[in-house]
Amino acid sequence: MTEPLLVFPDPPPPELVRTLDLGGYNWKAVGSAQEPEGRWLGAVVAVDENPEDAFGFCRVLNRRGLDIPVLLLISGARLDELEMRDDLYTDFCLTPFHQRELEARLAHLVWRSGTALRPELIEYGPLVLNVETYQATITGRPLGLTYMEYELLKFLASSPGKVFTRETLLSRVWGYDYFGGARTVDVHVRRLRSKLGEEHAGLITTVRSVGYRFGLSRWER
Amino acid sequence: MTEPLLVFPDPPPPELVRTLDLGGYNWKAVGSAQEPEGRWLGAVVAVDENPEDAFGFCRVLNRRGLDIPVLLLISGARLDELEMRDDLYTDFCLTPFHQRELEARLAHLVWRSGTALRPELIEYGPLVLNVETYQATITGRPLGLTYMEYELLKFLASSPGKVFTRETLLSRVWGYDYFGGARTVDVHVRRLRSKLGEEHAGLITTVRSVGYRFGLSRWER
DNA sequence: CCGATTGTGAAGGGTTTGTGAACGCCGCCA
DNA sequence: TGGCGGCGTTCACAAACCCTTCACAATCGG
Repeated sequence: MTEPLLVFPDPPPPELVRTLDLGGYNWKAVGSAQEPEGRWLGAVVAVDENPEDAFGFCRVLNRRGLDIPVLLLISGARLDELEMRDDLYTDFCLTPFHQRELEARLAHLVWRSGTALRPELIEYGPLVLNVETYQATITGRPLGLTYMEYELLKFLASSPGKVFTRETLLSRVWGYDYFGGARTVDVHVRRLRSKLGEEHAGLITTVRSVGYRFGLSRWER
Repeated sequence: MTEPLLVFPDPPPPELVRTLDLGGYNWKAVGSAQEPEGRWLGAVVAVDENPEDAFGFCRVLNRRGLDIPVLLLISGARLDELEMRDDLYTDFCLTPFHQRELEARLAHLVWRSGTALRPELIEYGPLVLNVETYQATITGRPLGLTYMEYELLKFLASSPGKVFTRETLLSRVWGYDYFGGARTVDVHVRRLRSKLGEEHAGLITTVRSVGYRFGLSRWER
């Protein structure tokens, strides 16, 4: 499943809903500029209903550094309002729109976001590791990992389902020349599970007498 | 006078000419994809008359590295032809077009090329770096940075969220041949934070055992 | 029920970073 | 020419952080 489109307002105009659904888009409508955390393919903002809020919403979107492409739906009568607001949108489509035109603009918007330099990510289900920013989130919630915790989780999550012995982990994560007790791994796993939260602690499973494994927890229990 | 718009074909459709002239644009029509040398604000390509040549023209534009934004004029009946050609255009306008819509799209196209070609300002939230005057302000207040402080902040702010090691910063900001202690970076970061003020000192975050990161600090803890 | 293995909480200590200050270089100006 | 101030760098020390270890409890397998 691809990342969702952010849609404003909630509920969106029915014609928009129809086009989005026919196009097979994964989308989510929001009514205010609260934190739309996570990753988004782009945003579709219907301006006409409440221009103030709509532009406010756009303003919030580009305040977070994550340049999400924004497609405005706006009536021809309001075109003047786009002046001096170039930074708030990527493209616009006049209302009432032709289905085909909106489809084409949506496709182009999505293409844009696909080619835009996207961060190098390691993803597994709700877990996202951003290698560039050294940040880890689960369902959008930052985990606040320490260095070793991050490195360990990154290594494990790079090979979901694979079991690693403590010795392997020590040599691959801590370094080939590392000299220390194997129980160190246990403690780090423990803290990782704790920070992942009760719900996701099972992402790291213990394989008794062998080591630890990340992911595929559904096959267990 | 500003740089001209490139227009295809020659002669262009009369409605297009009218809009361009009314908008006060400096433009030049060309009939083939020969060398459109020099700097261009963007290109307007009327597709309908001769789609083959029009797309060929776009392809040539794209081939030169100078990404010139391209606005297509295309009839709704030809919308399908845009599929798989995302890389050839920046925006499109359906024909027959409303003058106001084309004006708005042109303005947005020009704005794009203006901000893309010369990022004289680097902005991140309340922080503004003026690359030309070497001045930095936060919420309008001048920071009074020294040369190295400015260079360091500029480099960090150019990649919000990304973590840089001290070694990377030394080689990228101080110079590849720089020979000095890594703690120099710490001291400069400290002075930057100090000048940013208590409220914004968190714009630069420390990633323990790795380095420093600018921005996106809200996502932490 | 026993031994082996793993989870848990806490404490120590080593590493990393923050901080204040001093040094030295360089250009400016009297 | 000599003093002076700005600036980049370095150093020493303090503070914070978190990695590691240990002891003990819990769990698992046989």
